[in-house]
Amino acid sequence: MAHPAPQDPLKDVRLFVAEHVGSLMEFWGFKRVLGRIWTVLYLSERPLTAAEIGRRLALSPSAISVALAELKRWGVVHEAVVLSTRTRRAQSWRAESDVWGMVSNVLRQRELPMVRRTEEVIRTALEALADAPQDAETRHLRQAMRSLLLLAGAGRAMLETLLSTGRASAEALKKFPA
Amino acid sequence: MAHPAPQDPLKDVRLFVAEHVGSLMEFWGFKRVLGRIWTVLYLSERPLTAAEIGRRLALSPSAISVALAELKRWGVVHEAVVLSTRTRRAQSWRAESDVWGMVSNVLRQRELPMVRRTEEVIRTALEALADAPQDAETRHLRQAMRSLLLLAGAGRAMLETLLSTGRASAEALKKFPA
DNA sequence: GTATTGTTTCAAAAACTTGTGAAATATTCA
DNA sequence: TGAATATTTCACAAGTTTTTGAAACAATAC
Repeated sequence: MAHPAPQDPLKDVRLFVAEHVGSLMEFWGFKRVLGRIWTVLYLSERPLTAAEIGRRLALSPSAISVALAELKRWGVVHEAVVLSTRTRRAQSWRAESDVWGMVSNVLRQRELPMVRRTEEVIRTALEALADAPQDAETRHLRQAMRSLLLLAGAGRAMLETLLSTGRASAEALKKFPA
Repeated sequence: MAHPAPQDPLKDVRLFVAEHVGSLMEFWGFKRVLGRIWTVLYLSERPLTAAEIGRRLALSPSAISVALAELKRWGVVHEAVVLSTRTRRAQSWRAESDVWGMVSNVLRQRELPMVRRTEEVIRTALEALADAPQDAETRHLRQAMRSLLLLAGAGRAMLETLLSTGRASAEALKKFPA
């Protein structure tokens, strides 16, 4: 999969996949390491301790600690109930596997606020233009910003529909510019 | 909008909006400056030269040059026909405004390949496991990777449907893990 | 209670990204 | 063609993000 002599295929395979999911997640605006950790947990038969994760991904305890805290905030990993059978006292972690749950969570908590903020920004900008002179330039600017506002509204509606019904249509977007 | 004395409201408003669209675009995985430039062009009544853009956004000619090249590659800005009426010899630029066109372009050229690459990676990983021992750990790993493969497939199907019909449903995602 | 191991915090190092300035190249006008 | 201006390229500087290592803190076993 990678280096000269792949002596442990399982390990290699897990890292290979984790690395790629890491890229995917980075692409979606998360830190690469979050995707790597989620994947290692998802691919593991049993919950792993922070130390085990660190060993598999060659990361320091502090890096793991920070990353796990963030993953937990997103509800993407969970603390596993500790099977206290003689086990040392280590917390262990498992991956959430409800993908739509995780995705919709992020859409709700991160993308939706962002679209709303966009509408807000454009409204503020339009207001700031309230007593600007009525020349062609201002008229054009106002018109363009009204278009952007409609666009942001269409985007928000699309997201909200997707979140509540699980379906979305790009029709409104296609009509832009209105 | 911003600083102590906003002496030119138009300028301020444009920068304010451009700044925010910049953040949006950054969020979607593009460089912030690409969003800022597109916005300044979109809000402008007429095409602008690189120098004018640079002046408005306080960017060096080299930064503008690089950014415009990238925007052009994405089909998000166009070289305006030069109204050669005594005009100096400067290229000028206008913003594409077909938003769905731009979005679907990016989905097709960037996100779709990424999902396909994901399927490919997981398939390769599964193959690499072909002659691994048949213990519980391997079985679990294989099973988990098959799930991820289905997930990636569902994602790809969703994207492809969205691109060809303008509609998408998260149903398949909701069924995960299969 | 104390020793041991695990976890968190945080300042600073390392890695990475983005923007600049200078030089090279290209274009326009006369 | 040559002068003037515009554009591109690229090494490096500035800024940002991510990871680390040390120390503080917490939890458990004995």
